Amino acid sequence: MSISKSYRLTPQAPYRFDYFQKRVENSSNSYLYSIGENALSRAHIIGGHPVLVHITLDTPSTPNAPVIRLDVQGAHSDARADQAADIWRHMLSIDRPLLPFYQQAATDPVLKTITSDLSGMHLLLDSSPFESTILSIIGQQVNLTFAENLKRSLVELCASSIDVNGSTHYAFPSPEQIAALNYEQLRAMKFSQRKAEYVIDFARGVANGSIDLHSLQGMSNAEAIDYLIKLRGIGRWTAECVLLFGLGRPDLLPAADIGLRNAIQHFWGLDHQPTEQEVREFAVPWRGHESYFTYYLWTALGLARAAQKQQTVTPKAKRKNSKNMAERDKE
DNA sequence: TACCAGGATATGG
DNA sequence: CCATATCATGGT
Repeated sequence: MSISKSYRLTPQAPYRFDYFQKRVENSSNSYLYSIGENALSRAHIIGGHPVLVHITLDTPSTPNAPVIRLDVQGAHSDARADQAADIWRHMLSIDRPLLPFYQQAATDPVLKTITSDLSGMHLLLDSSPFESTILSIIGQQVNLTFAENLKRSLVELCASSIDVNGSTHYAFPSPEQIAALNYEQLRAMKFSQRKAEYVIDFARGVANGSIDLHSLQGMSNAEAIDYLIKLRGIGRWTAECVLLFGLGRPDLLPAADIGLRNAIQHFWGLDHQPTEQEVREFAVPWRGHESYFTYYLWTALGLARAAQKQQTVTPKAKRKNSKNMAERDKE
């Protein structure tokens, strides 16, 4: 007893769907997605059951009149299909026009160039604060390749899946599914003891109601960060990741983030890596769109580094390095 | 072989 | 509040 339902989304231009695809391809969560021609798909658990969502850009030739079709398959009710659609509205930042951000960026020549080069790039967010927190905890301290192995292991260990046309789509596990694991299972997947405890204990807290992620919605950034960092395994960096990628806060400044500091040094030609305090002073004109400036600077630095590498690398070694070049994007 | 990787926590000054 | 040790594993 399941239904299919379609939605039509018309975000404001400019809107570059291909940037989402690139980001998915290069992210450490790419195993959760399938990528097609102007299309993405992914499974989600809704009301305890997996549903499949296809996202298609219906108007690839007219980025000034973007229309995105969303097809939900396997939902057990109309309302649950709507829930899946809402998740994707959030993930694709559909309701966040870029033009106000671009107007703000136009006052600085460096930012104006960067935003022009990446015009139409929206933020790709995580599907929920829970998913965002689990992925961020796993990403702490370890390199991106290893982090991806850990994330995939967790998903394959306990997630629900749907088989469509011979391919398996995993839905990111629910709090209950992760809560039911024991530390030894994750230790066997190369998690450290601590990381296994952080992940499972957090999921158990969410599952038993002692951690209320819904309450984050009504909090200010400072309140939400204060709430999150009281939880074991969540420090400031992780909390900021959750606000930016999980809650989709537009005005979050991860001032201590090494990637942001490197980007500021690079694009403004500073002779030293700016301190956290210097980043805050630097970002005063970004007020209201700090997340967007940060996201664009991360991306632009990744592209600049990739281009630099390509120049210095011999043609023979190019192919070997092409994967690393693609991996530089933040998340 | 060291050292690092998009950290977090506990402990001592 | 700041500095340091510890965690644990894979990549380079």
